[in-house]
Amino acid sequence: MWSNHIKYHGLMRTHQLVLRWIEDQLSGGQLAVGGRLPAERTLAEQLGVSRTSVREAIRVLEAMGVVRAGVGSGPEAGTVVISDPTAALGSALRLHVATQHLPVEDVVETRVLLESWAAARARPEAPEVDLAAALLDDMDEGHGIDDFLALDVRFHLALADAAGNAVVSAMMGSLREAIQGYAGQLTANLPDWDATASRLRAEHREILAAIRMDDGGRAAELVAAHIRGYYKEAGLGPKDSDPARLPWLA
Amino acid sequence: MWSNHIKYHGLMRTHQLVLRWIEDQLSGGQLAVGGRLPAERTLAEQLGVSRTSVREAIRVLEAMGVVRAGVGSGPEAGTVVISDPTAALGSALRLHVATQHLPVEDVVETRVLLESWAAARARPEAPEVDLAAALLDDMDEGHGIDDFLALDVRFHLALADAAGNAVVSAMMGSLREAIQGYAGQLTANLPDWDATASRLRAEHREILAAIRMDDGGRAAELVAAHIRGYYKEAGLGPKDSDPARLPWLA
DNA sequence: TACTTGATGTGGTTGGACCACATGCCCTAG
DNA sequence: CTAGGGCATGTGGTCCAACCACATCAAGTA
Repeated sequence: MWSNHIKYHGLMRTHQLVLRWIEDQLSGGQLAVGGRLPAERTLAEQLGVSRTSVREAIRVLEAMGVVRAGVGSGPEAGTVVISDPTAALGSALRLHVATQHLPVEDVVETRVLLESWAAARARPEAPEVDLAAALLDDMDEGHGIDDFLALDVRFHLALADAAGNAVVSAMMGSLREAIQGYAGQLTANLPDWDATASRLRAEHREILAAIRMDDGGRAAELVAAHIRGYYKEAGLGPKDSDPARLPWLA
Repeated sequence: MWSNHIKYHGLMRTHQLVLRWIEDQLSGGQLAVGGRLPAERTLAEQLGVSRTSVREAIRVLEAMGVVRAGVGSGPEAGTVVISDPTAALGSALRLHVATQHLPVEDVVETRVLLESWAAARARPEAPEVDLAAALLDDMDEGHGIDDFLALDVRFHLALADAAGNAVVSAMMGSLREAIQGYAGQLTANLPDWDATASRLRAEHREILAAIRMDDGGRAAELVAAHIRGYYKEAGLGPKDSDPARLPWLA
């Protein structure tokens, strides 16, 4: 009989070995979302490595949004497989923005790209469109700035989801998360919040109407103008605003 | 005098505290790309935590492509700040593809989106375009499949870089990395590799010519057809091939 | 001068210990 | 027989001390 012990892994660090083992379990289907990893001590013994190395691997997976560790006992405890790509991409982008190697302008421009694509592709009958409409109705009620912005985030994410592409949805969410702190500062620069909120609501209604009429091209244009307009009003100069360089839009 | 020791962090796990400290150093400019973190033992003492927790934090940063750890002594040793967003996004996407929560079709379609956008936006005089041309010339020489594919990857990445958006470049690279293993299997499905390679070369030349003529719309169309065609020939059915749903392209 | 050799400092790995926490069983008091 | 408290169990979270492998550099040696 053979054992799970893997030795002679000279080129690979131990925690990467654990990482590979878990990834193989995922790819092979032995481990799926909702499933639970063996206990750290058990896994360490099975693979013939120290618990420390197992823990380092789990930390990485946790940062990637692949697992969630919970202490104690019962259904909420243990290390369980989840799937939250947005968290992983978001924190990665945030860190690299912090190192100044990802300009905020590029993040905003990428958001314009993805979100206008999603708006163009969204089907009028998608349930996410109805969710967006409901959120839009909520925004009409007299909310504070924070509440409004929270609803705004959910509105835009709902539109992105309506396109039915999980990768685009995840990237959209992560871009939003990466510049969330930045966006908060920008809001303080706005001269008249009530007027801005009013305008944003009106633009949201136009976007939704375009999607409902299945006019993807117009929806994409409106979304691009909507996002660029907000950041421009808040004082973030676009890296390249020459419309002649945007031939992929209508 | 106060110390760097941070205690009473009841809600946060210790390695997250270290993570936050390092991220603050990055945001504040005390740490920049090329700089080196304090030694693990030193950092542990400064923050009043165990070396284990410091190492877990560094593992996460390493997985995010923010630092690189090197043993030994000298300039290559120690934990140094780098910036490789592609690695972070790539492994994250790969893992989530493994959990089947990110369909390969969505990854391919997102690649079409980003890459056609980049082709539309690329300036003819960008140096990356010259690099792409040089790579294209290399591909003409009689290479094996693996060499050809390696050059192909670099060609596409060069085109993406020519758009001048770091976020799009990083995402492009990560998408490519995430489905790299998948693409390798697909290649085996091709009926006639030499014919395919010949076609790919011709399409590459057309794309490059369109960019050189500053015809962004045509370049975007060609790129989209190029990518979709390859995966289709290899047997990957697109999730949605209705051209009427793609109004953002010319 | 050229080479060997050891000191130094880095990350890599391990085993063991202890803690906080959440569950669920079992025993006891009513 | 039931309701309650309290302990046994198993989980991740943290820390410590030690050792290894590796790369450099300086001191000593031929």
